[in-house]
Amino acid sequence: MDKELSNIFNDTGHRLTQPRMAVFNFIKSSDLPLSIADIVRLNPAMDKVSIYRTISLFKKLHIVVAVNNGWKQLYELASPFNPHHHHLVCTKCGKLTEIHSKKLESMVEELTSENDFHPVSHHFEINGLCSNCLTLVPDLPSQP
Amino acid sequence: MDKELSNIFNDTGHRLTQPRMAVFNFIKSSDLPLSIADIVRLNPAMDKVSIYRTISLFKKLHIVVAVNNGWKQLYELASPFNPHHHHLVCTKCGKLTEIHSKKLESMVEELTSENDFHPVSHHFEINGLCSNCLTLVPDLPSQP
DNA sequence: GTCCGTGCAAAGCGTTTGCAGCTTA
DNA sequence: TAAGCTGCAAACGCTTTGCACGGAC
Repeated sequence: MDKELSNIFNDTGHRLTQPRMAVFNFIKSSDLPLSIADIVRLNPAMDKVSIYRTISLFKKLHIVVAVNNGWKQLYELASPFNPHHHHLVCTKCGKLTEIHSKKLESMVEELTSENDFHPVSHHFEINGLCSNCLTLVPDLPSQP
Repeated sequence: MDKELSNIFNDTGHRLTQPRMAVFNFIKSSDLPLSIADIVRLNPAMDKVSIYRTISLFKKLHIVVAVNNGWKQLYELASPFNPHHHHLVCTKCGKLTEIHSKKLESMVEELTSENDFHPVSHHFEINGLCSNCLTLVPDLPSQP
């Protein structure tokens, strides 16, 4: 797994430095997607600028992918390190639930071939209330 | 249609002012979703701050919805003014193609009920190459 | 030893806030 | 007329850029 990481760096002519490793491990160890602000805040030893540059490189090398949770961008490990999936986002407590749906993935194929379009990536996200928050709310707006 | 707009304002205790009307009509007349920067740039008579405040109000009143085209947020009219849909986004030329898929909408129902989640809104977007750009590109990355 | 990468400082932008004057209902 | 809205100025915070030093290969 980390072998795979160093390969990516070697193959693309980049150096696997300590700060880059640290950011990778930090994201890997989190069970939630993280914002850049999170990573900066929780890694005070590392310069903010280096974190920006690292994330930007990781995006380019497809080591991480951006998950947008409505208002901001969060990052999590990408495909070789973390299988492709989507999220249910609770707008009240912020809880993220992973969705793994083959049917959704095949729908991407369907929709793109219908439109003569070559898909490279896709994003899908459902916002609403998780089961826990649902019980705490008196009236339920719904407009999916 | 504009009747409906003034109703929304009346019912929620807001005033339908000239600048708000102008922003509404501007978005309505566009056949593409617009960024705030677009709206600011193309409406030099209106103050930038007022445009921010107007868009923010429109979002709150569900007059517009945000479409994220990968890196930035774009806005287009929401449901009563423009039926719900999603987009194929060409990452080369920026072209947006609307997708109207009942199957996708029912999948939202399915995925949320499976997870005991109450959906409020959802976002879906496919990035890739449109048929036109496809013919111009020698090699084709694909990772849906 | 040579580049690439890092850290620091500072600039750059998009977005938000405060306030006085104007507009709308 | 009274409340809400607009425009201007300025603050704010996230992100990017420039540059010299330090570390990886």
